[in-house]
Amino acid sequence: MRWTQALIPTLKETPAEAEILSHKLLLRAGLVRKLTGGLYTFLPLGLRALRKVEQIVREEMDRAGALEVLMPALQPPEIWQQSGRYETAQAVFFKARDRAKKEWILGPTHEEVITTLVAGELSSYRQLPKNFYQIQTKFRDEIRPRFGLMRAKEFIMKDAYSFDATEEGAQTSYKKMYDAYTRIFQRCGLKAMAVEADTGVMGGKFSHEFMVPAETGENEVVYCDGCNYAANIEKATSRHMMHADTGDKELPIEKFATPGVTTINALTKAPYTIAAHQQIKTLVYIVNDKPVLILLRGDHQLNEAKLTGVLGTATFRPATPDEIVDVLKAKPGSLGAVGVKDIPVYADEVLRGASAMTTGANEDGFHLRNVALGRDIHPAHWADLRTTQIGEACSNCGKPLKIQRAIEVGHVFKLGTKYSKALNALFVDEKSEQHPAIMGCYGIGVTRTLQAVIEQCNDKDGIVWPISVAPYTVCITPLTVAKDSTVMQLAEKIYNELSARGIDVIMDDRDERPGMKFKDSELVGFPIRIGIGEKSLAKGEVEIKPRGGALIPVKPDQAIEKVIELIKAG
RNA sequence: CGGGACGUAGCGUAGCUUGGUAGCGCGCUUGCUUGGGGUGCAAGAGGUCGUGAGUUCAAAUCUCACCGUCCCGACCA
Repeated sequence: MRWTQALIPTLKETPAEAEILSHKLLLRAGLVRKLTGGLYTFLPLGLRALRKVEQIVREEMDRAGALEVLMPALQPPEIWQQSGRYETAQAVFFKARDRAKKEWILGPTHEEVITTLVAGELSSYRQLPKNFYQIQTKFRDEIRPRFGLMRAKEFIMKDAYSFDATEEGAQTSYKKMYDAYTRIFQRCGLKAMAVEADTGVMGGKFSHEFMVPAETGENEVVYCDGCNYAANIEKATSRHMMHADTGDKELPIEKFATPGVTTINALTKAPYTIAAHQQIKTLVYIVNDKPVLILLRGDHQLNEAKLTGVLGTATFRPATPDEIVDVLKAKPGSLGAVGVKDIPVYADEVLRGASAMTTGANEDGFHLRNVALGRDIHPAHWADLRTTQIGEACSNCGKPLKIQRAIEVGHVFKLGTKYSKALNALFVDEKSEQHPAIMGCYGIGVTRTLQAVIEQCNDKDGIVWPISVAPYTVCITPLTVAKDSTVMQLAEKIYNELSARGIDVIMDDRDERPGMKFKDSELVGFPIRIGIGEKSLAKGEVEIKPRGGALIPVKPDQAIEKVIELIKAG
């Protein structure tokens, strides 16, 4: 490709719409342009990089034995009704109507479609296992699209679905995808980590997210340097350490006035000076229209993802102040579980056996001290409900846990038989007995992965593409572009030879000043630049400059060889 | 959906408080100049000031509504 023939609209200044670095670079390097919020056009260079990511994904999926298909993006609502997700997925649907006013759904995901296909095509254990994948545009009415390609209304996803006859087979399928994902992100030049992920109401332990550490990520990962433990904060646990000093267990409850005190923090201050970890935080939630109390240590935060798992439902919300008064006869700030009957109480494990605690008295302006769990409060349910905090002890090895923000680029998930049952994806085993296939689903955000690469691979001058996903591997930069110049003639020769060897090469044949061409090549981030100018040529040299590395002068007839050597070295 | 910020040429912005000819930088066009790190000079083109209503002799500027963009949040009492 010749630069003058291409469209590479680099920008010196950053458009105001971009906040995070990778988004700025996507725009400045001329890779994408926004149509409107959450919708982007891929320009030629951006598309080339995207295609390279796709190809890596495709090669690794094929290698893992998955079969590529292409399903319709437009889906009939009936299959969603059949799976039982029509209502719950309502919020993410983009819908369309045909001329007969019939409703259609722009697919946010494809469990229903693939399971319908399999229900019709596979009927024997002899045909299993099977794993189908596609690389396709997904549509989701996101609450808040942001950060360019990071969270968009329309994005490209690789989604795969495995079907197995046995549990062991399903685990093997899962492991194959896990391994394939590890290779995919490696090949894309990403430092990604697999972390345990929340499985929500589905339960089970088989879900991992692939996370790219980045401060701009929307997720938090809890991890341990001492062992391999890593988990999404929604799922992460820590050792249940009760604070050492729980005081005298025998002291009777005492009510005391706390006028105007409505927060944990206010109670830690004079004249009360009750440490947050000596307080019980009492939350009121409405679960399926009924109130429940949730107790946590004062310095801990509720983890709603864990609560979902414990309750077995996601239909809950914090109670409104009015509802709270209705239930406990006191306003928020003076709530407690002492003496509460008829309302289910869920308590975090950390509180088990705690005594000498302080909690609200269910009377505005009053608290209770010397409260002992088990004596004064009798929770019906104990569970891990708190959000793991930095520095807590690792459940495996006891070392202090760390927390890192990260971008979720992939998710592998063992589904079970939810969809195969609902959509009749049944097979017969060797005894002629019918069973629903055991499913797994596996997603990679392809467009998000592309942006994650940029987020991770850059310096002050621009993008630093890994060779594997760079839009062009080599950029030839002749500093004189007159056709009859020796500089340009040599540039043409090298360009033709590299092209003939199948290397993606772009020639910056613009009649621009050297400084501008250098800046642009670095902003876009081509892995290897070959600078050819009269000054170096006079010394019998051309300049090979790996992006982010030191300049390597070589003789013109050694340039091709050196470039190939650099590409092989990665 | 709630909160906040913003909307002026392709991009970045000034002007708005205190209403009166819409300005600058980048980019673009033309000419000269320069030619190894975003040259210099000169001349140009390019604007429904987001949209609509209102106030006014007069609105980019004041008022209201709507649309759009970006950020934070959707929860802990």
